[in-house]
Amino acid sequence: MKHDFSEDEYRLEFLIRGGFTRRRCVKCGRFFWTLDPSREDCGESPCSPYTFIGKRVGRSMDDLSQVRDAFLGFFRKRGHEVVSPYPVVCRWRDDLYLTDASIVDFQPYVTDGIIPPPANPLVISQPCIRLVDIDLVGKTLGRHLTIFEMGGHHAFNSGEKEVYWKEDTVRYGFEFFTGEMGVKGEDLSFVESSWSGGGNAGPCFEVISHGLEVATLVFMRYKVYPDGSLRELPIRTVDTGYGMERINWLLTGAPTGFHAFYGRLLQEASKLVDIEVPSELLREYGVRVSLSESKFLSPVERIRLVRDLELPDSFSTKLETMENVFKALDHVKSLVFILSEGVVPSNTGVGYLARLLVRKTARVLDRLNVNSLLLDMVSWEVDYWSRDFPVLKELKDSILRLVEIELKKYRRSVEEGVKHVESLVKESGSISVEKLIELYDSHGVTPEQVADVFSKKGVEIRIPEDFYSMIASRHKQPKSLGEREGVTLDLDEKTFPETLKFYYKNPDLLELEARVLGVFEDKVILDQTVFYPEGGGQPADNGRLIFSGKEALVKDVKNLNNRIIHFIEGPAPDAGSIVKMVVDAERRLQLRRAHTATHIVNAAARMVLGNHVWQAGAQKDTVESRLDITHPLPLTSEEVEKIERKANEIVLSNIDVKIQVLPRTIAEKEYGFRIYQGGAVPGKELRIVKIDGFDAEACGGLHVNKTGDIGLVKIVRVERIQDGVERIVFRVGFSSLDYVRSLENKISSLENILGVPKDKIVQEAERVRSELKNLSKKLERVLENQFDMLADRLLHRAIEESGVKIVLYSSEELEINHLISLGERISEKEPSSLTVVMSLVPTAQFAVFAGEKALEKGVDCSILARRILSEIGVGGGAGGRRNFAKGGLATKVDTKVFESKALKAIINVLQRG
RNA sequence: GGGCCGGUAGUUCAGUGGUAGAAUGUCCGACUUGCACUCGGAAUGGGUGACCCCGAAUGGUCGUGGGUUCGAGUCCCACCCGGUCCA
Repeated sequence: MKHDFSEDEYRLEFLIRGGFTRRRCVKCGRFFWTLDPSREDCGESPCSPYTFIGKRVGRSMDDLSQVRDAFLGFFRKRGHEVVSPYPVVCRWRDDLYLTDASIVDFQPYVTDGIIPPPANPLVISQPCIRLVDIDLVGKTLGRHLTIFEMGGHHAFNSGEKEVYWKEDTVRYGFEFFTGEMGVKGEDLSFVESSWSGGGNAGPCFEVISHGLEVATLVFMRYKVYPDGSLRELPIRTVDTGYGMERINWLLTGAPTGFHAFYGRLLQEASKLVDIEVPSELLREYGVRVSLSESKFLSPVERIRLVRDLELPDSFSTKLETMENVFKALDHVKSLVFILSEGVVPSNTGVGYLARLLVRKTARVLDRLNVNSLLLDMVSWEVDYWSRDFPVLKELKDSILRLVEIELKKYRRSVEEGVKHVESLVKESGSISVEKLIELYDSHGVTPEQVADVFSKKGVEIRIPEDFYSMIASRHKQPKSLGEREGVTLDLDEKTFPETLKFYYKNPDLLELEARVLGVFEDKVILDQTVFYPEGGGQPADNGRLIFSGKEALVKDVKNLNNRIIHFIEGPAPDAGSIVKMVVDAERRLQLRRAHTATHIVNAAARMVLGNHVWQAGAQKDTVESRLDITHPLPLTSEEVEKIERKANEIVLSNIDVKIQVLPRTIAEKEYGFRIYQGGAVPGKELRIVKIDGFDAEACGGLHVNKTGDIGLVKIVRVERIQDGVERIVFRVGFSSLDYVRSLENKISSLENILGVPKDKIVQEAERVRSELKNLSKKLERVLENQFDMLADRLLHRAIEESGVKIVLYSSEELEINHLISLGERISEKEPSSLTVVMSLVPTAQFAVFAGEKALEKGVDCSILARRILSEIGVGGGAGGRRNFAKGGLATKVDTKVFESKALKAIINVLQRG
């Protein structure tokens, strides 16, 4: 959504005094500021081509990390605190999967003024992942990437504290590029624009140099409401984004961005895939791409370029190959970062984005005939980027394993798809567009893959140009704004002081007196409490409030902005009075056990399964608790056994569970981002729950004092929640004891039922089962024998009419299925027989059979069945084939009546001939 | 979270409201020194002659639960599971 801001928003002292003039681009019509009076266009591609390729336009900086260090250093020297990058998977937000800008780290809590920023002003170089332009990656030679580092210097201005705003921001930008980076002032343009995202908006300047947008300076001061209207934010945020990779490209003057920031890896890859092209071709390609309105060259335009340079057409294919190598390098980098943060490829959620990257990359490499390269590339990139992001190295094995498994799933899916397509080839030899769409959308087979299969059979098929936009339109839907359910209260909690929380100070304290500050129907606010409110997957405490001889039950407890609300049942205390709180001790203890056990099971799973294991969700309860973990394959019973054993080892080691409150940065430094198992937690300080040697997590829950307090941790079952997420359900304390007890009770029942001691029940059950099977087989055989004899008897007294032997049989006991096999037998034994059988159980049904000779005489069972039905005349229906038909009666009739009427109908039909 | 495709024998899949099928695998037999291949599948077969025992190839909750119908694998609804694409 673009918003127009008035001209005044952009009219800065710094620009005017600095000799900039405001002009309008003759090509795109946007306004921009420049020091170069002769400049007529805004300077950004495609209004102006890249003019830095093959040149030095500033300081020599060949390495991405040099650019990053220079950027961070420049702002540190100007009073900014350097903040370490946040994860690329932004678990602290539910409106976004991936961190796609540095400001995302501070939305919404900081930008909405709920918590203070970690530093103000601050500077950060944040790895960002954007998949919106994924199909442009490669084709635009480095301008678009799915993963890049956004350098951001941020200042948060409020009524209380004014840090800096537009003037300083633009000045910093100018000084950074001219002073620090050595770019000439005349080569910079500041283009007036607007920006919105993450629910916020504001005017901005795009900083352009030599055709490339290298930074965006946003002045975020509005909140965007669903109806599109804007309102002033309490905090005005300086939100800047400097493209580290683009700056790196600009300063090296490399022919493409990938030559600049993937240097060594590109060489490595080009050893295996031939992407050597003449340097003049590459340079001219870059210029034409930068001038292209569509941001890249179509195959036709590419061939035209190659011919213009009097080179063979094969170079066009080579350029495409090169782009695909770029694409693969970029996608694999994204993948490595995402997988290093506990994402497991999946068919839904953020896991799907990982799957998408694997599949897009695998398809590209398949087309280049180097599909074995993917795992190698993952390995190279982990090594390459772990220089700047050391955590990647630690997770290398995990990442490789995840990619390997995901690749297997992809291969399997392709195999299935190809098989499907092959059967279509056999069927018709051609394919409709709808079928193509269905194949891609429902079976994951791309039209290119379909074409491959068809062309192997010598059939060429046409793929519509706009295939993928057809897919997109199929998925277009009215966007429902996720309405979040909040606790709606008929009171304004902020008129009360924050409640003093004793449950953190001393979780063993279960009784305490407190003063009643307010009562609103069933909601009570106290000055202090021992009741734990629902949070972090831990349910609230229950208990009682005792006052002046009366008692109210506390059924639920919630935390609203640090005011604890007690939901009560029974008489309400008076405001101002003193009440005694009593927490249900048994429940509290079970919940504390369950919560600590959740951390322990998580740690055990990580130790048994690998470092890719992250908590994907958890719910504690007094009876059964569950932990969802990320893992690419269903858990085997051996793995479950190992996890259970490991968890109980930790319990039996009886380790102290330590709680410490640490500043966020220190906690992250000490324990890493693993502390965010339950999602990132807002706040300056984090409460870290630590089980020495095994686990440390940011957690607001209540825990036991020593792991031994948990008792037996018993995993009772595991289930698959979705591809890539496994649920472990377990019990602790007395609940696991109850579980074991009830299992034993079941075993004793089995002992009684089977009449054998428990060490023999399995054997006995097997014996009973096989005997039952034998018996029913035997019964079947006996029945068949009986039917055989019955068939003979019935044939013996068959009524002959027009050369057809009519057999009638009805039963009040045998089911129609049995009678059908009887009828079948009769028509096999006597080819000229015509058999009608009828059963009354469970409903009145009949069947008609004709032997081969009878058929030759023109008998048609389905006609006969309908005639019989109408002769009976109680309603129902009938139908079937010539040699067999079935019918049913709406009500039961007497067997004798049925037989005589059926006979009448048959004779009638036969005589008519 | 949403759309689409699917769920029938160990596996791969047919199946038109009217008897639940094929291929493959497994088992048994024949051929073979043996394996593979091939052929066969209601043996007057095997276990000790009798009593008797084994055997008549095996393998199915048609995902689950409702509904419509005389009758549902088939039609309708809900749910579960898998796959896939898109957020």
